[in-house]
Amino acid sequence: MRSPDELSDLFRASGRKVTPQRRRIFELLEGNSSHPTAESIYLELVKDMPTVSLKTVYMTLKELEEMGEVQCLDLGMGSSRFDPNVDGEHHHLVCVSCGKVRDFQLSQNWDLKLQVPDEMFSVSKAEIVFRGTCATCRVIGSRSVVENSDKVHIS
Amino acid sequence: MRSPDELSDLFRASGRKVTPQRRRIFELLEGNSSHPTAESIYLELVKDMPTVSLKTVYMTLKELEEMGEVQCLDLGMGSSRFDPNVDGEHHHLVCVSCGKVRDFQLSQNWDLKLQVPDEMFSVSKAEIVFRGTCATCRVIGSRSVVENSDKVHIS
DNA sequence: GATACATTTTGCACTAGTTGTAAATGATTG
DNA sequence: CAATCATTTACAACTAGTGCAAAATGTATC
Repeated sequence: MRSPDELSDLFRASGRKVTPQRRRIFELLEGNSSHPTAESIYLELVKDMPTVSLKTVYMTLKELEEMGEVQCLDLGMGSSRFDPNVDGEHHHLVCVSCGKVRDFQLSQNWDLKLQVPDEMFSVSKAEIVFRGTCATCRVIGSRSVVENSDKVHIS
Repeated sequence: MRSPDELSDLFRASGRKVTPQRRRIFELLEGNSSHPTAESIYLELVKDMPTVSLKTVYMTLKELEEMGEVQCLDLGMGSSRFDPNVDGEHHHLVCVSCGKVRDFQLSQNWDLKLQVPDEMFSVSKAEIVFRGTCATCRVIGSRSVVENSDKVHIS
């Protein structure tokens, strides 16, 4: 994702307005590798702007997604996660214990798209989701049940 | 997924009861490669059992999932898809035009799990989602806009 | 800096998908 | 065939996200 300044210019250049809400959302996303939900961005946002609405967050994220500045991830955890890392192709590690999501780059240079015969299906995007347990949760799990802020209900 | 008969035995063996509703759901899933939603299974089910509830479908699917007899897929299309194919590791082709989902086997023998260093993250499952356009939709798309029963809203 | 106007924000109602509750039903076992 | 306890059902509730319209506010232009 571009910097808040660059995004502001881009927005204005395309006839969009740069409101304080949007500006702040840009800032909250910049360099954010926590794969936040719309809700979690909203919770940060209300700290500064008590009257902001969740709808605004959703709208801004959708625009950023349409502009290719963020990626919307559906990892089957109830709500969409947003990833400002869109420059390099990467994959995701999803911890089934704490729910944390982490970017992951393949070390081997596999071109996944080439796996699918083009006559059969024209691939525009191929992404791997690795599910498992992160290092932190493995340690915690081996000791005792500990409350984790990001804890997710695994049914 | 096992056959309805085998599933019935398994259910009984684990103290569960085999109701006509469950039995019919087993049958509807057997060999079903359409990756149905709970809703679409329900719609088939009501044809035979007019008073069946959607809740029953969800509950039975959840049990089958817990028993490892079906896989629940969250592909970011609003609702979960269920896949009775759990015997071989396979991946999914998701058509962004018509919403159809199709199983796909890698021809190359890549072990995705080995890509992630175990100290970093302990992978229990790795799945690739290929998004793009299926052969049918490509042809349709090159002609004109045609109504497709599985059409999905792409925003 | 003031003006005009389209864009945005907000609050609220609403949808879709899914789950919780509790009473009624019914499969299984002895 | 009766007792037991899982299951089903209807319905309400919940979560994530969207549609709507009035009010507010950036931005280009003067």
